[in-house]
Amino acid sequence: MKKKIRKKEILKTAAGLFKEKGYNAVTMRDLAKEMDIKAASLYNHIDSKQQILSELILEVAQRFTEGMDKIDCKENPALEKLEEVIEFHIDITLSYTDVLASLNNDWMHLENQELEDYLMMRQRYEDNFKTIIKKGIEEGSIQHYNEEIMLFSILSTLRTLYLWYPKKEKIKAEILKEQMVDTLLYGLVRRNLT
Amino acid sequence: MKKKIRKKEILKTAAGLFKEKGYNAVTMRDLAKEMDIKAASLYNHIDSKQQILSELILEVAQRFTEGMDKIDCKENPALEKLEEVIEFHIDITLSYTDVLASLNNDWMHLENQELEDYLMMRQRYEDNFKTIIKKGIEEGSIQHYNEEIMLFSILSTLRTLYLWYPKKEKIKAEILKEQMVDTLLYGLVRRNLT
DNA sequence: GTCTATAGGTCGATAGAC
DNA sequence: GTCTATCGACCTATAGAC
Repeated sequence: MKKKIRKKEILKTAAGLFKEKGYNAVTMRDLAKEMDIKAASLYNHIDSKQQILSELILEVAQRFTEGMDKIDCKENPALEKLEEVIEFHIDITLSYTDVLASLNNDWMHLENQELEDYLMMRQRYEDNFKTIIKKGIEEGSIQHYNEEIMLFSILSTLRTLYLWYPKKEKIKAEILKEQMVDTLLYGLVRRNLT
Repeated sequence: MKKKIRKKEILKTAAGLFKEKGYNAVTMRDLAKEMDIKAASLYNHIDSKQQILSELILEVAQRFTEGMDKIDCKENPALEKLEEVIEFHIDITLSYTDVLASLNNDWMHLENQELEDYLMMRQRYEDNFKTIIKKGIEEGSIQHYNEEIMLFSILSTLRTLYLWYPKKEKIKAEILKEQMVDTLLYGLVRRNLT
């Protein structure tokens, strides 16, 4: 089972490089050098460069799908679900920072079944997210704006968090979650309650 | 001057391909095929593949810098400036949709002076944006949250608009601007004003 | 499980004919 | 201004020794 450990190391190292330069700009020689072996030796642990990419992406995509389903099947008010989803998305981002770069930027280099699977999971995540927002509008807790615009403005922030957060480690995860939820749901502008 | 027209066509076509597959995955042969000529013929109009990238990116980066400076030097309340910046950012995105993909994802493939110039302009844009938010906090119009979090949550949405808007052409530009400003600044949640 | 050597292909770019 | 032909570099992946 030692082989699996080595494989995990390769996947992790690859994720870091993919984040830095993008999938196509990272060569097997780059990856091998980072692991302190020769490129040919990598193939004892993995089948191809593409396999690395698809294993990285599909694992995280599955986590997203599962987490969203779990939140969505509970019978809470939409606003509560929305907060939960945002916090969940932040949690995953903090655990899989590097992989999220590939998930966002390199998914188009997947092929065949893997590409289909990814696209399906991504669509499902978005659809669930949108349904929650729609429900919130019905329940009267969410503004009557175009729901696509609201979905996009939340999701785009969550999806690029992987780029920004590693550079701001002074901000603690708990503060990030709290203030991100507030900022995304309630906006920047101070409200006059008097 | 016909040569310049052809060059513009090449740049435009390249931007579209770079958006689709990323800089490194697009070959000069791909680009030539899209232009209905042979790859060697491209070199009558451009010096290198990298030159295409840097001309695309630096032009738009300059537009961003200029526009931001223009808004920032006026003496308006911070909240007004913030609205103007958001609308300006949306305007550029609609004019240079394809190039924004490279600006966001392929800038790391720039080299030397071009890379430095890009990074400097990007930093300057962010700094100006942050200063406006800080001013808003001082003026009492913006929440006392961490300004980095607020900056990021606005900027991340604006920066990925290029990916989303082309798929949603049913949404008119005017509505987009209006609702995007509201969503980013005032949030999704309906406020109780009674 | 890592190595050297290399196959077989594609890349960016150039030379020179038309 | 476009073409054909091609160079030298680099790519992913394999074969086979140790």
